[in-house]
Amino acid sequence: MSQHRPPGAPERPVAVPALPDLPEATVARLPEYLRALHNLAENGHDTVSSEWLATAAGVNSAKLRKDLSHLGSYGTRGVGYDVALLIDQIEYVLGLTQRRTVALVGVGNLGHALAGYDGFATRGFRIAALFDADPVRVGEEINGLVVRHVDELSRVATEESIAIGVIATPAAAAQRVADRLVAGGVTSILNFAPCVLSVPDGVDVRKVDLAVELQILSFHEHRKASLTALPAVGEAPLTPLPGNLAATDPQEAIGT
Amino acid sequence: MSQHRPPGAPERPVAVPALPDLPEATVARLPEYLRALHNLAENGHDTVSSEWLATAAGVNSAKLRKDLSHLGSYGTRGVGYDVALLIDQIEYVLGLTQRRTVALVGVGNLGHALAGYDGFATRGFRIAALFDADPVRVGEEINGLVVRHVDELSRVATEESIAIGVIATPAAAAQRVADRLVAGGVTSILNFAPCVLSVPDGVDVRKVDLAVELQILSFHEHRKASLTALPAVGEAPLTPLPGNLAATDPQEAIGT
DNA sequence: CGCGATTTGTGCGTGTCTTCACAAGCGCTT
DNA sequence: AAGCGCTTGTGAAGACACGCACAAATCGCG
Repeated sequence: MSQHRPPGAPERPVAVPALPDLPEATVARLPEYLRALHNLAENGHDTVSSEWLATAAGVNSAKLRKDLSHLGSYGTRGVGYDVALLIDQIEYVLGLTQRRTVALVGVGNLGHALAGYDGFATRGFRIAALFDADPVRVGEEINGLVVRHVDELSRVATEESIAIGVIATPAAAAQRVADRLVAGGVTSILNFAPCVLSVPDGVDVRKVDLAVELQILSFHEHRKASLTALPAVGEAPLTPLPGNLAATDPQEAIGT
Repeated sequence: MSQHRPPGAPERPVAVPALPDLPEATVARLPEYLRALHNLAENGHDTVSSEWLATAAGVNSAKLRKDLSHLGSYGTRGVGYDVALLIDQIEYVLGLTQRRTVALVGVGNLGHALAGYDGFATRGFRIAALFDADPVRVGEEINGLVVRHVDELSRVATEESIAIGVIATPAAAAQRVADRLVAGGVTSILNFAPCVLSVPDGVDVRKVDLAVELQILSFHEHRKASLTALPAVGEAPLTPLPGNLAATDPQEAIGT
């Protein structure tokens, strides 16, 4: 329990002894708040109002207050939130007070980039091992880590107490990698492969599919285009669309 | 409905003339269904039941049926859904019947990987231009595309009718890039930079933050650890955790 | 010491999402 | 042609999330 409270509150014992169970939507927003708070702290602010923080995080202030209220009452009415205290609380709740070790499987195109992504290290995660199935890649050194063969995955995961496994392999290999991660005791997986993983209860999987994001955007593009093509709706384009962006274009205004 | 069947249309009618406005949650799942359907089609299946497809997509079958019902009635009771027809419908709704052009800004660590990611091309997106602010990188050729300077962004975006902008720059540069994309007429942005973008109404932004995903997983790790530390809950580990996977990690098992 | 300005924390109405359960519909078999 | 099994599509209920609006609490100032 790193919770050093140097000058702070000797009154208050350990602040958050029990882990409250937060709504999932709240959990997903806490990292965003945390990032905004770190920015504030770097700029010398020591308190912040919900309004300010909400704007910085891109959410409604009422939502932010409700989210933070789930952690406990760490604000001061009439003043705002203590930035440093709030950072501590959120980091504690998110389990970031201890550095978690990450194993990255698949050092292809994407995996290579992830291995070099410093956003992980700067936010409390340490990539502890790299794996790949391709013998050509095994032995390669990336960012000071040697790529191991995926056959060693389970053993190494156990030995190194890997907390989180990141799968950046082709879809065809992802399930087997997941199985090995689970066999190695890993209970959290971040999956970049475009496929559904089946894992036993108690193992959390989050999926990031880059193409899916584009497809969602594509839908909105499609919808927006079909709206501008039907001027019936009371939706006038605010900005004068550049050029002759065909209003009633059969192929949806791509023609130009 | 406007069911205007253009002379070109063969047997199969164009089916969905008007774009239904779908729940956002449904839109987010459609790409997953689509991927599962393509897998089925490759394996020779021509019909599929909601149960099967739901399993393949990792969702509840009732949810899947309700999602698909928003597109219209394209299933056959007692039989299931026609795979090819459903693919067509989903692709149409998602606006994938036309290839959308993508501009990628920031060819650093992550951007480089995205530029080479074939998952975009295989799913109907074409990366049409690369940009970076670093003069050293400008002129470099990646995957057959020459990196241009970000100053050209607005102009090129307009000229090439870029539909989607992908931001893979450091956070500090992201807002300015977004502004330039908007100025170039781009109305959909996929943001990998860890910051909030402010854009005018009518512009859609989706954010992917790799570190946030890890932090969410970290929370669940933390919660799971605090649960195993309190055996009061009726939650017994199903699988005998392999080896000496520190069940009572001193740093994690708070109370004990 | 009291008052007003300010900001948090939250009760509550509203809307969205999820899930269950079942009627309606389809094809196959007899 | 009628019955039967199977699957879709959907009404309804529950769960969850959101945002308003306001009471409660705190600070600063006269």
